[in-house]
Amino acid sequence: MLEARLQQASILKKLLDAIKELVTDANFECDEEGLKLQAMDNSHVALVAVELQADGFTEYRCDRPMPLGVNLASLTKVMKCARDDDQVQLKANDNADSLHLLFENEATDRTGEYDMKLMDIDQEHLGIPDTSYDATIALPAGEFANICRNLSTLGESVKIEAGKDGVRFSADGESANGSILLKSSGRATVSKPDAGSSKKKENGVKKEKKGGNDDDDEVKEEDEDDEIQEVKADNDDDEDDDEDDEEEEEEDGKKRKKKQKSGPAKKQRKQDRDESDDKVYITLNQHVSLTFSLKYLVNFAKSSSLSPRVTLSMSGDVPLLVEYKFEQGSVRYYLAPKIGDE
Amino acid sequence: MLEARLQQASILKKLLDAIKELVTDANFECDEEGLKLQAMDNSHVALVAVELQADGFTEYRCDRPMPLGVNLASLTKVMKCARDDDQVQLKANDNADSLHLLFENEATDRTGEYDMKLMDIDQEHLGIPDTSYDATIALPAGEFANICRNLSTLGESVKIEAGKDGVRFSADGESANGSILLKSSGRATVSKPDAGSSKKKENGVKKEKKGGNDDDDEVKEEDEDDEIQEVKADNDDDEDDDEDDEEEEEEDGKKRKKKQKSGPAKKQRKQDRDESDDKVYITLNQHVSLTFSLKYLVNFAKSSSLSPRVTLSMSGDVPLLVEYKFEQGSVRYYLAPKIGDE
DNA sequence: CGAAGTCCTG
DNA sequence: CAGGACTTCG
Repeated sequence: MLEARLQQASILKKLLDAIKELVTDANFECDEEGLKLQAMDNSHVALVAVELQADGFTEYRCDRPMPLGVNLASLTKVMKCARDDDQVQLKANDNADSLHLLFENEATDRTGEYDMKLMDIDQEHLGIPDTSYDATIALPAGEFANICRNLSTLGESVKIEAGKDGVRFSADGESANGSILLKSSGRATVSKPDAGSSKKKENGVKKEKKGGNDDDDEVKEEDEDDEIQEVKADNDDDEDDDEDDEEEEEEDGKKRKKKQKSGPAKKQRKQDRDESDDKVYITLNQHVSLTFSLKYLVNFAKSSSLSPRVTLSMSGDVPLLVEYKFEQGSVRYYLAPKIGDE
Repeated sequence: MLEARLQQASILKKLLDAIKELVTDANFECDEEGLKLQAMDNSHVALVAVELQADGFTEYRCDRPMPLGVNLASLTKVMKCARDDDQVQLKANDNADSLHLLFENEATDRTGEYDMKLMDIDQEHLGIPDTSYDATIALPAGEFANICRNLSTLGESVKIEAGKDGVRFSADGESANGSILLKSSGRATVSKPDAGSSKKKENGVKKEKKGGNDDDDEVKEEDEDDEIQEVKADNDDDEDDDEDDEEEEEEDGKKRKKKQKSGPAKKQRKQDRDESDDKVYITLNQHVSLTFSLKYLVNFAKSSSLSPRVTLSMSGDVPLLVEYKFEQGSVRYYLAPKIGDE
């Protein structure tokens, strides 16, 4: 049996908005750790991985692991019936064929109850390989969304080049070419090109050491790399005003929460440049240049409503990881690079 | 070679929004005075004339006159990649086949670079005849836009009648007729019907005196007519709160600039009625009544984002001039009246 | 056809 | 101020 209470319906609503276009049906895998959803997108090109941690719920109880096969369109419909600040209780009996949703609002005396049909979904749970990335770019989610949308008006794909000074997104189109450069904001970790290989090895070792829980920490891992920490210390002039850097997202989730409460999605994007950390941090072991389909990136960027910051992680010929972390969990997207020039 | 830097991308964005529906391709004629664009609309009914004065740019350099053949849709796409407060640098080498645009923002460390293909456009530069208008109506741009939009739901054309007391816009439709009267705000120049002819002569003389630079000042000229100035003095009760009158647009560009910075297009239109000069001024030598296609006027009215005020200038059987002036230049539209009743 | 932004209304 | 509807764009 699953019984979980979420403080704010908006989280779930935003989550669904973010992924419903990519995935139509998926299993929410419930266990004592929380809810996880993992699915290939409809055209089997991108992978979506959602996590809602048990401790992100105000109440959480899951006696034994169970999959909830959900049609995301249906769930979206139901969630649209909730107000953003409603509390949501999710309830499913073992082997139940339906999910029960209860929407409550302390302020008003209104409650809503919904039962949504569940479905059996055969879904191989894909193992996501642990990857140590050569480049990790943390930037404002709105900025990333903006760049993807802009460039998608010019062309189909974007080349993302992460260098020590910044990251460049460029697209070629019939009528115009465009290139956007984000300069890294001082904290960038710079490895000399020739130092890259040894650095990479270090990461490899580290990974073995860390073992099985890497799945959670691919990005974090790089940030916590000792040598990188050293470099950070050298550049800690901006340490104080970093509120949304990816480490703090883990250490200090409450700050994040406040921020999300105060700003609805649309505003958040606009305010990103003013109120949130609008800096760009690049953690680089090696210069990386890869090309991706903008159509997917634009889609991923819908998750901007969930978090003011996004992290892009790249390594040569490995899928790009686009990650949005928020208080209750995270959404991660994986997208394989385009090969050759197209 | 052209090299020009504009303080705010928004000017260019708004300009394109204003005219891109009317004109698909056009030459930006660059010379040391600035950029000029002149084109018939796609159906060769209306004429659009844009001027961006060299001194409206923070930097401007144009060694020798050159036309930049631009597809406005392409340029619009590129400009959409700029933020409103980005600085824009335009750069084109002599005989270059592309225009280079650089978007920079002091606040952020983001820059965008775009190369847009140019095209060869055979374009006869049309001489716009100097006209002294019988009636000139200055009114809030939003008001004009609203009237045109409203009436266009009723019928195809609007009859604009300028009289001493005000201006009447009326449209006949199948289901309903409509007529909107804007009363002139006291400052109107009233010539008695029989005095009209002598007044007209005065204008004629004046025009000869002013000579070749009339092209810029058709409207202003009428406003600065001595007799009109007198009338103004008689009615100067509103002189103090006129912030957006067309003369001040020339004399006090900085005020205007501030206003444009603080208010994005949408707000501006809403605030027009509240914060800006919402008065209607009519300069009249002779009663004029002409009929125009609403479709075009609605299109012209898109320029409202560029200026809170618009000026309509009419004379019998001569094209209507709809003019929006702003700090960096102006957009003018010419539209021939409909003949007969339809 | 779906999504995003804008406008308008309660 | 927020929610819903419309319009326009992709």
